[in-house]
Amino acid sequence: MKVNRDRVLREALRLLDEVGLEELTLRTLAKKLDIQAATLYWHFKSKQDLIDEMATLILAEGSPELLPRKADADWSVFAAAFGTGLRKVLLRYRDGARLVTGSRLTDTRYMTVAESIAKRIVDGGFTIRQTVVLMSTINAYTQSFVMEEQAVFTRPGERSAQYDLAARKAALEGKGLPILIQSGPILFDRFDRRYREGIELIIGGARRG
Amino acid sequence: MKVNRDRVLREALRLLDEVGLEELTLRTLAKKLDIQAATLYWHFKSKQDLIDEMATLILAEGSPELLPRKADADWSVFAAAFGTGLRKVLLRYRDGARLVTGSRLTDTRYMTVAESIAKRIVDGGFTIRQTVVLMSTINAYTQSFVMEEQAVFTRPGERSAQYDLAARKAALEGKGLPILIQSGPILFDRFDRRYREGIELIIGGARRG
DNA sequence: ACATATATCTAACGCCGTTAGGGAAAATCT
DNA sequence: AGATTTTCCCTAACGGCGTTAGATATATGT
Repeated sequence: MKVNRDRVLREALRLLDEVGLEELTLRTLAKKLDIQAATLYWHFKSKQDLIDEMATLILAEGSPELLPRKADADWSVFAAAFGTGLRKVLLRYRDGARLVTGSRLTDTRYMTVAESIAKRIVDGGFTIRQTVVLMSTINAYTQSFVMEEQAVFTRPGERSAQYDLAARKAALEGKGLPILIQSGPILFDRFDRRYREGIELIIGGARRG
Repeated sequence: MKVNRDRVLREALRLLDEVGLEELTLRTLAKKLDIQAATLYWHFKSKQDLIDEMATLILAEGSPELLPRKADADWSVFAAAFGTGLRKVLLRYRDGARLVTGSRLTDTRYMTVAESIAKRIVDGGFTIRQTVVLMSTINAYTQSFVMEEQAVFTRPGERSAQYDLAARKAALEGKGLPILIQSGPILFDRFDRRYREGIELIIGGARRG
């Protein structure tokens, strides 16, 4: 059966979820599609081109998540939903954060939603500059947070062997780092909670500002 | 002349600054040292091992930057200096943020400084959890911010051709994205200012919380 | 049926990180 | 001083990667 650009894209996302970004090679992707690796170059001009499309699709499909349930909510609800929604979207695929960080969007589907959120914040009484700073700060925080999170949990619920809390504690013991030792469970358990607390710092700062 | 682990490390950092992380290969590094690539495996057990040591050294050497001038300053000054100092350290080498994000520290030199900052924040009246959340949020924000920044400015003052503000504006025009269009100069000019405003959001949130 | 896109193949290039195993050079020991 | 161990380096190659060139097949439209 013939393959088109869209099927390649879907299969690439499935493979990403299966093996992660590191092992997402054109050869294994081609094998999944029962074609030769070189054939992928008929559909995409480079691997980076494919990855850009993957990121664009992930964000475009997930963008409804960025909006709060209630359309008439407060600006701060929109800001919070932007962050938590983005996190959810990045978590949906293995290595989602790393993939999105290292790519450029190829269309404006995601931007349309970002624009609508920005509008709600501006309507809440912020200048455009304040709005852009707020949203870009939330964005930066979220990207980085999820990258860390996905380094610890390859997939939701699937803890990487590398992050053994007990081992970490043992390594830091006896070196005069009491706070860092206690930070282990805060940093590596219950990512949901810490994420929420971080985003509340940012939004709290905006509320105050 | 003979090469030891330390000389390899120094030369690797010089090469990183010259060609960037993407083109930092063991073969070109070996050439700079007038040895064969395979010989590097006597000094480091893998490329990742080398990169981990590079990141550790960058942070260890830069860690004094994370502390404010005055040792008796307010907790918020320590928090701000942590962020701005970290940004400065990451900016010191080309692709510094990407390098550090993708590596694990091999000793506790950096952590000692982080611990001392944490202590000042705790002494400022915060719980350990609040302190860890505050610092990890600043850390995440900063890593991501500098990654973006170094994508735009390969090196300080050296703007990448890919980020042409006028082209970006043209691409977004006529698509109902007025705020995004105006965000261009905010996002891609004067990174110093936007960074400061972002960090003030976070610290402002802590002040309030 | 024929022409034109569309999709695929084979074969290879030049890179990459990495491994195996054999030597030279320098430091250390006796 | 000579012997021995440790440190450092070499050649040669493996298997994998993204990518290119150019010939070939399959579907679509007239």
